Amino acid sequence: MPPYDPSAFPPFAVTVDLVVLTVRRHALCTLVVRRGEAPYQGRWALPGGFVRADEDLGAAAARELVEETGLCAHDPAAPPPVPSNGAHLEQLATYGAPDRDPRMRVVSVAHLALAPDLPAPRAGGDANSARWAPVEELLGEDMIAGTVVSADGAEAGDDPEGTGKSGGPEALAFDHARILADGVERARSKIEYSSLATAFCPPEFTVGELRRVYEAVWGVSLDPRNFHRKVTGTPGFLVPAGGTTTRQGGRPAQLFRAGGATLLNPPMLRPEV
Amino acid sequence: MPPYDPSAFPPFAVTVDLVVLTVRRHALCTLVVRRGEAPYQGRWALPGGFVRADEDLGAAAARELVEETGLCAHDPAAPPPVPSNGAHLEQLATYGAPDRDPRMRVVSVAHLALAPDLPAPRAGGDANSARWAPVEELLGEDMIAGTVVSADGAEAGDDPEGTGKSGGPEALAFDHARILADGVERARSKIEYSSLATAFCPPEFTVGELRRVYEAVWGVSLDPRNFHRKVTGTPGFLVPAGGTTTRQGGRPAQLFRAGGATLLNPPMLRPEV
DNA sequence: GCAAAAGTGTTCCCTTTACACCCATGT
DNA sequence: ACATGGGTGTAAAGGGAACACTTTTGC
Repeated sequence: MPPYDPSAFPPFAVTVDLVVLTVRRHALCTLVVRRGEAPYQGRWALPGGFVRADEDLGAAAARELVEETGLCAHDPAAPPPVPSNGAHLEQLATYGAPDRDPRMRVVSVAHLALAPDLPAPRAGGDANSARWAPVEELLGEDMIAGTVVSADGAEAGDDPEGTGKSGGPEALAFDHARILADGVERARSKIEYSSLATAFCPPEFTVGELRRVYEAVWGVSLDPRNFHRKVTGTPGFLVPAGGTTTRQGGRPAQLFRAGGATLLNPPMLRPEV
Repeated sequence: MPPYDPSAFPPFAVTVDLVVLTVRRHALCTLVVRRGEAPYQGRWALPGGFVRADEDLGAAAARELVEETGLCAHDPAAPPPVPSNGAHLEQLATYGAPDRDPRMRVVSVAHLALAPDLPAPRAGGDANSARWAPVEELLGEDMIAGTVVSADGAEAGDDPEGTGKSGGPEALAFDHARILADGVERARSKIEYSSLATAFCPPEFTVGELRRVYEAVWGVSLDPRNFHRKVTGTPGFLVPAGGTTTRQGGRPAQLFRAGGATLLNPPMLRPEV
């Protein structure tokens, strides 16, 4: 890179933050890590890190995703966000209020990742410094503005399952509650008109499992019969995989794979209330 | 801002770029400015500039918008993007490929602005260094990748109206063709389910004028009868303004103002093809 | 009168919705 | 046998597409 007068523009730190969503036990959950350093020490935060000097933004997000979860996402530069063996990853929005980090001027390019249910988070080897937290627990109305509900950095306790509520609600660090809210809203609206909900499922899944994804993300219940007709009736949305079955209770269900169609038209209608 | 070790992270320049869209003469147009400096000198580019040291991203975009067009937009931090006396402004996406600017590492937070038809662009006093260009002219398939169609920086000639095609197609500087394409796509999809199309209209407008906005942005023609029923039948979408009329051809039409409803449900359906 | 744009009414068709009903497994 | 979830059939209600028709201006 040729030399350039650095006094011509103010220098910024650029980071990527990740909203990693998954569905665990019928609840929409997000990955949060415990902060070990100065500002907001001990508080939960979204995973993220600095963009390297010669790294693209999407590449930085994909690298952070691997570091935090081991998930391998497609390069988001490729236009159709088809899930591979890993997760869906897309850019969400950029947050750059001058006072969002007290240490320095940081602009954070937030990304949204959607992943199937994973065994347990591993954050740089430190097991209990990362967990899947139900978003409902993190976004309880008054927490979005950044207000601290439990004023101190109260411990959430040890939770081997990774989804427990032992710690009670606690505001996320920085403006991460706002970022999380924006990511959840993006996911909620995008599954209406796209095949994105399949990114929450394993490679092969049943119609019922896909329906439970919609129900968890939207927080509603859907008619199983009409849902089945809708998703199987849209050409290219689902393709039968081997035709075999699996079980989760009653009659064995047909297994499907996500089809080539990425757009769902007409869209899935989200019920009111 | 407290001191911090600047060697802990690579420094970036952060800019805002603007996709300013309007509808002129039944065509969707965008504001482009002539580059006077080193890389891509003489080529057209999207307006933009550096974010200042203590400036929010949205504030920087609003400032650039005023500098380039005189338009006064609402602070995009306010959640509902209601158009005021000025334009609609929202964040679009962030572009940060390591080689997108040969001089240095630049991350650009692109914003999308929607404005009613304006008399003529004024770019920092230099009149013929800015123009409204039809997007169709700038996004002719092969131009999105950044390829130069007319290899040199051919002059577009003097064009007092600001919309002329005298220069013929020429690729935009940097990755601005990609940014413009993303902004156009955002506008095209967002007018489906929101009242955003009214941002292209003056404060008071007729149903026919609003329909011609949809037709220009989508590049289709819509049934005037069904369109009228659709927009007037959605409660809160349009409110009668004074009830007076205006003319553009036949029978006088009722004047409307944008109503409080920002979401259009069920959405306006975009015809195929 | 004629052209042009603004509105209104009506019919057809497709989708959603709600729900009755049957199918295939585990206990 | 019974509970549980998977899947099909069907009729009523709602909304969009297409188009006939009336209204009100300018020329």
